[in-house]
Amino acid sequence: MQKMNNKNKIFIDKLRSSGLRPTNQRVEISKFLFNRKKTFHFTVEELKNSMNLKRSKKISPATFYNTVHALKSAGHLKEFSLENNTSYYDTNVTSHHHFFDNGKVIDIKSDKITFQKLPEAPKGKKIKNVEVVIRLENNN
Amino acid sequence: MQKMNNKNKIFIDKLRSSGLRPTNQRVEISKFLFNRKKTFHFTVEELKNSMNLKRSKKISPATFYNTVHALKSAGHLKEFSLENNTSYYDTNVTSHHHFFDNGKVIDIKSDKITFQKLPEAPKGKKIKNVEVVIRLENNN
DNA sequence: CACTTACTTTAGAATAATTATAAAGTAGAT
DNA sequence: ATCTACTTTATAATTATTCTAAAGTAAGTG
Repeated sequence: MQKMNNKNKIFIDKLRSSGLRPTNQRVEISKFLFNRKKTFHFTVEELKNSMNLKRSKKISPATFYNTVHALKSAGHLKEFSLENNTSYYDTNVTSHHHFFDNGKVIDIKSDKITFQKLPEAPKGKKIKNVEVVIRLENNN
Repeated sequence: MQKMNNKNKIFIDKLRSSGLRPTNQRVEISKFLFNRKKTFHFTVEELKNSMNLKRSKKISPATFYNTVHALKSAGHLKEFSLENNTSYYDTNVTSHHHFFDNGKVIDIKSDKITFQKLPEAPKGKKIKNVEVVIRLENNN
């Protein structure tokens, strides 16, 4: 039974609005993800490893996957892909773009990129979102 | 031993320039990929299935993976990712962008998107490429 | 507060995509 | 024609993820 203190209310609310009961495991995951100043980029694998490292009683992989998926479906996390075939998630769900620098991800604020020209959607379709990835390499 | 006729020269050249000997399997893969008018988007899984479907003697998965990777490293294929954790490849290696429409990929010619503003690369880094993905959804 | 039930967690099995291994086959130089 | 390094293939191994079913828990009801 989760202590319903104010400290955790915001994290519990994210779970409830994702259709999830605030179990202990989920509240801990939610806190780990959202109780930080900076945007957090992660794979489920990384999340699982870094949280379980410090725990005697491990949270199971399935719980990480379930929780992250529900949070994503509810719009509390953003999913994106790199070339290495794992899903990345981003706690910054506002519209924004990314630098990719050898596997490292850096946010680009939405207003840093503006378009002069964009194509129209094919007929019957409309644009859901526009995502820009700027790949970096080392200077000479 | 591959017959070195003109018909296959262009496909054999792509293999050689990727550091690959033009074996029968590889020449067939190269032809399948590049002997077409339109850009081709595929996953290795799809390539393997569609080529092997018509064959009595199947080409092994490893050969598909090896060949596609070498062609990609040599710049004859472009790799990109969707959310579903498989690598997609594109026979159009010129700089261009994509519509993603429920798993379907459509090329956007480079000149259809131009930028008014782009961020600078962090210090010590430079921009390797800029890739735009426009996600589509159905109208109303 | 005790009860009940539907939702959860978990270990472990299952699946899917990809990579590694090592034995048998082949390209291409000599 | 021979030789050797590169290839192919079947198979096993790996990695990321999902499924399954049994044991546990949240939270509504009386």
